[in-house]
Amino acid sequence: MAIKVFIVDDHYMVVEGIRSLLQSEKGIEWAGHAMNAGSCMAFLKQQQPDVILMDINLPDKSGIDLCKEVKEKYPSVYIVGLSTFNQQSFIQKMQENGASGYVLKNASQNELMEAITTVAKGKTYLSDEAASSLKGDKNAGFPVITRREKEVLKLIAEGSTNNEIANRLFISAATVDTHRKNLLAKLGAKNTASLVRIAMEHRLI
Amino acid sequence: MAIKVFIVDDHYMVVEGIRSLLQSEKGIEWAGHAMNAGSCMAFLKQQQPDVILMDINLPDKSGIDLCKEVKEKYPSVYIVGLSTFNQQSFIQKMQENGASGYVLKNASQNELMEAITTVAKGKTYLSDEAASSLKGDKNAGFPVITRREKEVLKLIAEGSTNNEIANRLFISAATVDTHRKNLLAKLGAKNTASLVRIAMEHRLI
DNA sequence: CAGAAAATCATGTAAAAGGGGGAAGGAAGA
DNA sequence: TCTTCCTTCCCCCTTTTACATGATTTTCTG
Repeated sequence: MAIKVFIVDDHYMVVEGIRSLLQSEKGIEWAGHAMNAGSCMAFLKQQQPDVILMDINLPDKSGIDLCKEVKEKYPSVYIVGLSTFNQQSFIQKMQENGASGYVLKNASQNELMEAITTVAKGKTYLSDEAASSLKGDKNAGFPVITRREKEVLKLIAEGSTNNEIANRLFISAATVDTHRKNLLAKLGAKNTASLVRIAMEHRLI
Repeated sequence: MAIKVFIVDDHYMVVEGIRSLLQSEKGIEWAGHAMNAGSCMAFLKQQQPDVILMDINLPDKSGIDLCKEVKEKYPSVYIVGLSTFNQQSFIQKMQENGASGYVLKNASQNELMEAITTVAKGKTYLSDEAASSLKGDKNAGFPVITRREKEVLKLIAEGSTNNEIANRLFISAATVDTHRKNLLAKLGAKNTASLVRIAMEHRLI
């Protein structure tokens, strides 16, 4: 029986690319595609594919969130994350939210097929590069930023001072300072400027 | 006579998508593709297409720089910028570097064809969204950041202090401070943190 | 429940950035 | 040529961040 594949990606050319790649494959049935999270959920109300190839960056919602939502309502659907970035934090979050695989958009046809068939069996597939960036490498052991730290981080990047952040979060400026220090240490930043840069490079903001 | 189209994009699926879109078009001849700037230049030594569809983000070099290089060596080749981002600064820079068009990756087949045929005639094509973001809108009037300011900006984002920057650029710390102040004013940033964020959002870094 | 982790707060000094102003030489273009 | 813009430099004062050190309370988790 053919594997029904659905795609969520707002880039027409990517959708076309995947479609043409899968067209020639016999074990694959094209279920359709959605350009955003909303129409993806709408489609799933009508029918459920076996595998969803899901872009991480969508216009209305992040693929990370959509992944969680889909898995909560339709646990039997397997999800493969699709991204141009080999970002360890993305891969990890997708997996935490129930994704079974992660493939880069520069993946070959073989790799894509292997990903689809593997996750359709209920197994996990990570592209070589994604897997290696999860293991050793420089990306490994990326520090864990807590919820509160992330809140502070965002406000810092918006240009708020410790006092302003303190007022907005209803905590003392001293506490904000502590969070700030911890952020600097965790991300290995020298000062606020590099902190913001590093945070943005790792898409924490 | 068919328009020879060449593609530079490191995302296999995008290349496939465009290829499948253009396959059915009669006036188009597929010249090939390159996954990075290096092999693009290597290809051009052998033969020159009429139009190059060029991704803005390449692994070895930015499309902006590659665009300039190509136009310097092969002025007769028309270039269409290709990006997932509708970033005014990108569009502008590509045009400054000799690009004849700019198309988003979520563009339709019609739009892509129109872009190719238009630039092949030596005219300029901007996708609707790209054009509108160049005109009015909030993006308009984006401040001009000078060469020196950009240098300082990069060092700031790397975490250098005014003194460190001064030493590296062989200028006085007072001068660095002036550049810093001008950057804050031009980008409308409240402090260093928001300066770095805004700069990164506009891909100045 | 107990230990770990996270979040909270404080005090103090040193370093850096922010904000105001002013000034002068040089390159590029109208 | 004259004007505009870029780059360079300086002073003064305030605010904010950086770094060190220590401590309490809350929350999560095995």
